[in-house]
Amino acid sequence: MERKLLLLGLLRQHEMYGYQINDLIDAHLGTSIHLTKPTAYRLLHKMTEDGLISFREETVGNRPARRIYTITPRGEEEFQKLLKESLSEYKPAEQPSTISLAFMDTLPPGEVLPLLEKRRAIVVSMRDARLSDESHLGSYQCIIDHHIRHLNTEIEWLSDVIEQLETSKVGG
Amino acid sequence: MERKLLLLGLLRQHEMYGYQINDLIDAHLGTSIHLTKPTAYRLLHKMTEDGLISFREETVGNRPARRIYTITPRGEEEFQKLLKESLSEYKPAEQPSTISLAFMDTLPPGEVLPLLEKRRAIVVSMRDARLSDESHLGSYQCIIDHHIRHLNTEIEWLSDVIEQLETSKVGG
DNA sequence: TATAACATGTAACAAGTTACATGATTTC
DNA sequence: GAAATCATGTAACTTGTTACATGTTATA
Repeated sequence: MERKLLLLGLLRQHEMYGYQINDLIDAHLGTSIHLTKPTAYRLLHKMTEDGLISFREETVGNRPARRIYTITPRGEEEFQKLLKESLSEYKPAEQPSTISLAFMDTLPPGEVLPLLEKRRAIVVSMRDARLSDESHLGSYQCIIDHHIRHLNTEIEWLSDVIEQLETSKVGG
Repeated sequence: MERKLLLLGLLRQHEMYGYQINDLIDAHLGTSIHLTKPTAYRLLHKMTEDGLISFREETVGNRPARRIYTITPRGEEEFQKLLKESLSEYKPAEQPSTISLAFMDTLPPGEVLPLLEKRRAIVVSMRDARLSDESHLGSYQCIIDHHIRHLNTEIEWLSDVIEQLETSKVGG
C-alpha cells in the first residue's frame, strides 16, 4: 500500500502532524496521489497501533492538540522493506478516462470533436499548472516530472485522435 | 463509473454473457482496466435491476445457464449520457508506483540501481507484449495505442532516472 | 462580524477484491 | 483420472470517500 509508504517517507524526513501532511499532499502531490483527510487520519491511527509511528501532543491556544508524529525504529524497518519492494515492482496505472475513447465512433465526429477538445484543454491546463509550479521540492521534483511527462503523452495522444477525426470528417 | 460505461459499450456491440465479457477484458483490456469476475457479475445484476440491460438464458449441456445480456433502450440512453460526459472530462490516472521514487535517495545508488532496472524490465516486457498483440480489435486499438504510449513514456522516464543515478554514482 | 483557515475526528456508504462454493465438460 | 476450462455466484474483507460534527483563531 503506497499511501503507507508515503506517510512513512514523509515522517522519516521530519516529524509532522496530520493537518500538515494533508496540506503538503494537497499542494504538491495531490495530482499524483489523492489522500483525503479521513483516510490520512485513519492511516495515522492504524500505523500508531501497529507501532510504526508514535506521537506527542502539542497545544497552541485552545485548539485541538496537534498530534506530532515521528517514525519509530519498527517504522523505519517497514519503510525500508516497502521501499525496496515498491522500487522493483511496477503496477500499471489504471486509466479510467480512456475507456470512453473506445466508443467514440458511436457518435458523429462533429459531436465528438468539441468534447475531446474540452478534454484536451483540461489536460493542457493541468500540465501548465505543473510546469509553472516553481516550488522545487527536492525529492518530489521527480514525481512532478513524471506527472508532467505523462500529461504530455496524454496531450499528444489526444491531439492525434483529434487530428484523425478531423481528417475523417473532411474525407468522409 | 467507467466500468459501467465499458459494459454498456460492449453489450451495445453484441449481446454477451458474463464469462465472455470477463474473457474479453482479461485478454485485451486487462492491462488498462481491471474488472474481476465478482465485480462484473455484480454490476450485471445491478444494471439489470436498474433496467439498463436484460438477459435471456441459454443452456448448453448441464452447465449453469448462460445469461446472455442485451442493452435496453434505457441502457442506450444511459450509455450516450455517460459517453458524452466521459469524453469531455479528464481524471488523471493515479500513479501509485511512482511514490517510491521520491524516496530513492534514502538508499545508496548501488542498491537502487538493480531495483530500478528490474522495474524497467517489467515495464519493457509489458510494452512488448502489447506491441506483439496482433489481434487488431477495431475500437480497442485506440486504448491499446494509448497504453503503449504511456508505457513508453514510463520507460523513458525510468531510463533517465537510472542514467542520472549512474552518473551520480561515478561522479560522487 | 462573517468567512476562511486551523485541527481533529466519526458515521455511513460505495466500490472493489480475495477466497470460497458449486458443478459440468474438455483436454492431457 | 487429474487438471484446466466453462459458467455462475456468495461472503467476508479492505480500502477509501462523502458528509457531518466540533470548536478555535486569524483575516477581510
